[in-house]
Amino acid sequence: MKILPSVSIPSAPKSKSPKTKVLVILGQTATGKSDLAVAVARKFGGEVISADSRQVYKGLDIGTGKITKKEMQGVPHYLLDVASAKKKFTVAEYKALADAKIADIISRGKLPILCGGTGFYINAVTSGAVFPEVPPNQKLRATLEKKSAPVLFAMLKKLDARRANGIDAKNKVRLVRAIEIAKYMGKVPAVKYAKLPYQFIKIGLTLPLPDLETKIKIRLEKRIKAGMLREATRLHAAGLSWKRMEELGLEYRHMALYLQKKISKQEMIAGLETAILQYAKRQMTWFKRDKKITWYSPKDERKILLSLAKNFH
RNA sequence: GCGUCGGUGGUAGAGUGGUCAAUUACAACAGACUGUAAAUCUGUCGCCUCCGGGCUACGAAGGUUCGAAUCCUUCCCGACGCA
Repeated sequence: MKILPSVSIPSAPKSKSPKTKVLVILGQTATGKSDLAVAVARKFGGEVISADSRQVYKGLDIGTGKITKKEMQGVPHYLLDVASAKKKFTVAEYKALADAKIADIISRGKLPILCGGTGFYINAVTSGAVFPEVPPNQKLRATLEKKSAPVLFAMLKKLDARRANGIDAKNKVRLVRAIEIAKYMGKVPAVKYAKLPYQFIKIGLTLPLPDLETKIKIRLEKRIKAGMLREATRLHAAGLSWKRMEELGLEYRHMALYLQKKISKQEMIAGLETAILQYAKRQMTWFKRDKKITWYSPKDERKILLSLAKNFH
């Protein structure tokens, strides 16, 4: 593939119009987002900011399919390995880091490429939402988690009726976090939206279910061969609890169950195949709401590069 | 061949005369999500429906009964035991 000279992005974040463009590459798992991001970055002089809620953690490499140095082909990647898996990373932290990184990349005249499958994180950045950081409070969570959803809902209602109003009253995870924030800040402040200094161009990658299924199976096999289980064993030896590993979901959850001998290897593999596919479907449910995404098949790389050339020439 | 236990919805597995279209879990399908998001949560889940209900169903065929997934008979299939 020919590499065109990198194009400098003219405007700094503060400049008015035309707005500085930021490219977003999102989509389902196993559709080749990372490869596309590298190709685009090389063609248009971009740098990649990962938007993946599990790749932010150090040591979760094979199981998350974290891009390797070699695969990066010299393209800088950010927001990988920025947190310890033992701690819980939050969107607020992600958002702060991502915003800073976008500004930094632009200031150096490069194209920021936000790339990943965590729709929630991408939204936090592209919607301009601002929220103060509230660190997780393990002690509080431990006590709250023992209570039932109705009890938690009642608690939240007392603390902050406004937040209680819209919340999913049966969702304990959400209730706990809302109470945690309310206790920390007095109330759960309404999320404010800042004016967006950038224009986000969103392209999505998706595959028909049967193709996705095949890709997921093959990828899983590769990961196992690449030593995914050794990685999990190492993580546990380094102090990552089984409970926490289960919380991490997908590969890590299933490996944790297998390594604790709660399920067989066969069950782990079969369970993972369906869990990953379910995840891919959930991702689409989320992304579908955003009508500004232009969807492509991974096969359309040339088409994508061509259409982007109009934007970033 | 004899004996025992079993055959229930896509799967596992409850139910053992009426309140059973059949608990539950999983899968599937749809959806929510604006402070843990690979997480968490919700709805649907035999067929048809004018949403009142109608129809077909618990291995098969008969039978008992007002009424059977549930009891009886025979047959088919499976597991185990004895040969």
